Amino acid sequence: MSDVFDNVMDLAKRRGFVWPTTECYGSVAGFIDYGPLGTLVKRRIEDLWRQFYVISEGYYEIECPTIGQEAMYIASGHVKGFSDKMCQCPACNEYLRADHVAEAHNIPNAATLSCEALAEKICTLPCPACNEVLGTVEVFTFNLMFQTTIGPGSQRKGYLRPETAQGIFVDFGRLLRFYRDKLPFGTVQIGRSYRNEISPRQGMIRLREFTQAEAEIFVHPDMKDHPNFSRYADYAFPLLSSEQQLRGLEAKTYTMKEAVAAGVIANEYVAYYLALTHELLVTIGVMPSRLRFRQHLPDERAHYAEDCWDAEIFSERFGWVETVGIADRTDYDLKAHAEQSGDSFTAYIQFDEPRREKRRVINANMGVLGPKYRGKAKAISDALQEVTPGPDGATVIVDGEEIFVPADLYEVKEEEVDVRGVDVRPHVIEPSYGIDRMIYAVLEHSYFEEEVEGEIRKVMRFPSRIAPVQVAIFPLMARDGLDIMAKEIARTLQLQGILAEYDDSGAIGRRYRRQDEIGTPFAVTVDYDSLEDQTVTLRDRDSMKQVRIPKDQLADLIPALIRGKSSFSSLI
RNA sequence: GCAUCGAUGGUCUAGAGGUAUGACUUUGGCCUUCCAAGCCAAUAGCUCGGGUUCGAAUCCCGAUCGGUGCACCA
Repeated sequence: MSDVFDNVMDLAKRRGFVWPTTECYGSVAGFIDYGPLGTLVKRRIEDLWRQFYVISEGYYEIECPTIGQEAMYIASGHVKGFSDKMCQCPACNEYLRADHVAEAHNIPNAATLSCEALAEKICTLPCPACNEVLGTVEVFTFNLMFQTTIGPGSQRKGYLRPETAQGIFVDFGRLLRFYRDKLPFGTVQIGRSYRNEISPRQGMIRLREFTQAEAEIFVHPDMKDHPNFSRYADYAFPLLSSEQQLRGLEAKTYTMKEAVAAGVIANEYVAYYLALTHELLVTIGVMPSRLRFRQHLPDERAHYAEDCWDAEIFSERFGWVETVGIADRTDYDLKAHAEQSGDSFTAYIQFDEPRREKRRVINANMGVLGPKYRGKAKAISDALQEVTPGPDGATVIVDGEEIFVPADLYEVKEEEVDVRGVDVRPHVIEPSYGIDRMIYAVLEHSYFEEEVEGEIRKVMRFPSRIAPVQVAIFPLMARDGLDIMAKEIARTLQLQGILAEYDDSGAIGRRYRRQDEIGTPFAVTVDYDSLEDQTVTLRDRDSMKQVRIPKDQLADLIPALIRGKSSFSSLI
């Protein structure tokens, strides 16, 4: 049975969009090559993404290493949480999630048990695949991160990053200073991430090496109103909220303003990026009718996330595919890195007006305290600041030891101070895009077959900003100077940064069809009239209509058409 | 990973033990004044590794990749 997926992937391979990697040695599941045209499409989509996030939003892009040291991924939770406890059934060789087996038989918190403890618990249970009692099995952890070593001698563990986000989080301090100590600010990264999927399938939908475009937007935890919310306040599209899902209902269309007011979306920031994502996906060629935003159900959401939505794109083959995740991750990540690293990961936010606050200060009498407690004196003095002293003295805990400090060894003062600001740990709003999935969706949604005079015409209806080849230049015949004029036109456009492809091989109709199949939006043909009156025909891919225009207008017209500043229909 | 089905030029395909058929595409030539026209020629293939056999695309075993179901999918 051949469906759109087969047709699209066949075209993708033949025409150089995407193909399996290292075919001569046998491909490896989960890895793909982008061919010449696919690489162009990918770059164009990434650049459009930058247009939205870097240029429009002002969230500058950074690049971090794809290999990260262990500490970073201990903090992020990937070393622990990104691994599954697995075992292999001795009877049928099936790999099983050991914690799932246990939980299915009402053993609580199975995921938190050690491997040995878990092995003990499940030895009496039946294998869910073959029903044989598992008996003595070894439970092992399978971590989805690719592991490597840094430097010779294997001293330091390194991991290939499973997401680009952590690189941004750990740079928080420097980024904050770059943005001159003000919230909110955002930083983005586009790059490869790696996950050693147990069984990747579905073509380019689940890859072991894939490209993510992530934005991390650091906002004040109490100020989740987006400064430019009005831009999308009236932007409307269907939302499949968790409540609708739980009640078994369909998606409902809201404006962003309504959705925030009704509490469907947690805050303006999340709503703003849902809308921006909708606009971006439609701009790159995703059909609005096959795009929906689904809210994570309470049990599906990461425990720290305040709200989380997926942009899902409908594929004829795969159904609804999660392509973009938009989450309010709260301060989870920054807090985790603060605890692991000892750095503060906070921003000092000044108040508009200094606030006069009463503060109690405890001044230790170091002249007495020092000789009495010796090495511990400094720690005791610090600890005193944190406790409420009793009438006779204060009890502090230093290195686990309880020490009673008599009241005559310190002086308690109430003083009024100007408090000019406060350290806050920002919350993170994270839109995270799977670029490869977006590209697949665009390929599938752009693919059309139509009958033209008894022949099937295959055409990729890419938006012109995404199309790999932007214009094709043909001489009607490759002689009589037509070819020379066509090459000159191609050259002129190329010097403007337009990818113009010259082609003089075969009948003109065949050349049009070739360009249709790779989605080239426009074709310019030089004919015998061109030599007389310096006009050429401009042909539109989608309507196949032609219009005659002066050759000298091409240099302005073609870029305008490709950037959507002008439309072909306005020329007719 | 388990089960199952499949894999022949770039694409589709014939081929059931004797060195691979045809079409499309591509390239070159002829022809051709706007949507895959025609003619001539050329390029190009049995997924990989073992085994059986004088001889394997074909039979057997294994691997790889792909489809489907299950499992997995922070």
